[in-house]
Amino acid sequence: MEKLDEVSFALEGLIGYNLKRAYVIVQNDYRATFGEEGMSARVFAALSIVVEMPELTQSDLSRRLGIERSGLVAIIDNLEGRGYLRRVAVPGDRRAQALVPTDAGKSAYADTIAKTKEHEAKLLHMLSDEERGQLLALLKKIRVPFESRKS
Amino acid sequence: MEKLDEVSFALEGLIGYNLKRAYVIVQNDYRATFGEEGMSARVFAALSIVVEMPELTQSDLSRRLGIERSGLVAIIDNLEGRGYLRRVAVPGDRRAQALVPTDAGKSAYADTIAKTKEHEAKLLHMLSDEERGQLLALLKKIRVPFESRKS
DNA sequence: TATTGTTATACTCTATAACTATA
DNA sequence: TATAGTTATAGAGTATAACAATA
Repeated sequence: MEKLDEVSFALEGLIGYNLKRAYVIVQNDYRATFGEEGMSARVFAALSIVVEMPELTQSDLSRRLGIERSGLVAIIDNLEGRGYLRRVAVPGDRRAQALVPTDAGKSAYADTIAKTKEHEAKLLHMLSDEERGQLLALLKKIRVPFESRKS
Repeated sequence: MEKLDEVSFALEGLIGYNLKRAYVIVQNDYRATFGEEGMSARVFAALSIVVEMPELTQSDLSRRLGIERSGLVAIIDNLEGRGYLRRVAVPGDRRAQALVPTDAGKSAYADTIAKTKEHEAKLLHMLSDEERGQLLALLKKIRVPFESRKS
């Protein structure tokens, strides 16, 4: 016999449903941590990639983030408004603009990533280090086949 | 030394970022599977709980789903419009309405859960049965402390 | 006073389509 | 023809605030 409260509820057996619920918990903690003034998770993700891989164009970045070019415009406007990056002309192609992090951007990235890791560790205290590693590995395993590097 | 392409990219080490990316992949597959006419994931989640725990009130259900009562109204309207449930007066409390699944609702639930499991298995073929079980267990472990049953 | 269901409203995130300037 | 960045627009999904009816 299966445990009534878990297995007989088929919804609870779906990965999608559990992914969503867990994602909402982590997302809410992120927002609570950084508040209104802080960067949203998607803005921070964009800044991270710009810092980690400078000189990407907006099209490159939108592909890496898995969103449309049009949706990226507001994100880049936000980061430029904060003084975290600049749109810089690309020598070979006058259509494109490279995204170059400023010193303030690099510093904000370093601060935010540290703070996020710290809060994530506190939030996910119910998981051991090994379990967090397992979870990360499993999530990446899902992602990889869908992010075959085109760029 | 750490592997350059993984560990040096701090963003990739965040559980929140990986949760989001994996969630989007599964969510997109769900939508592609059921299309425009089909129930959205949140509508299906609501129907699932109504079928699995009949006679819940809307307030009960909104707590179980982790959303506001106001947001549930459109979801219940949708399900009632499809003929999958009815709002039924509760004998003891004239403010509340119990959510009772119809036969069509029960049948739609059974069909949809089966189809979802099937598509999830196909989508997540890169994970072994054991890994899928691990992932499910880890995600639930995150959820549990935040869903201390109040109702 | 508190709760239930509801409406009105606003905000975030995202997608599609169309435009311009380049290639 | 195709691509880069942009704008306009629309649609989910969600939250907050207020309300009437009832507890």
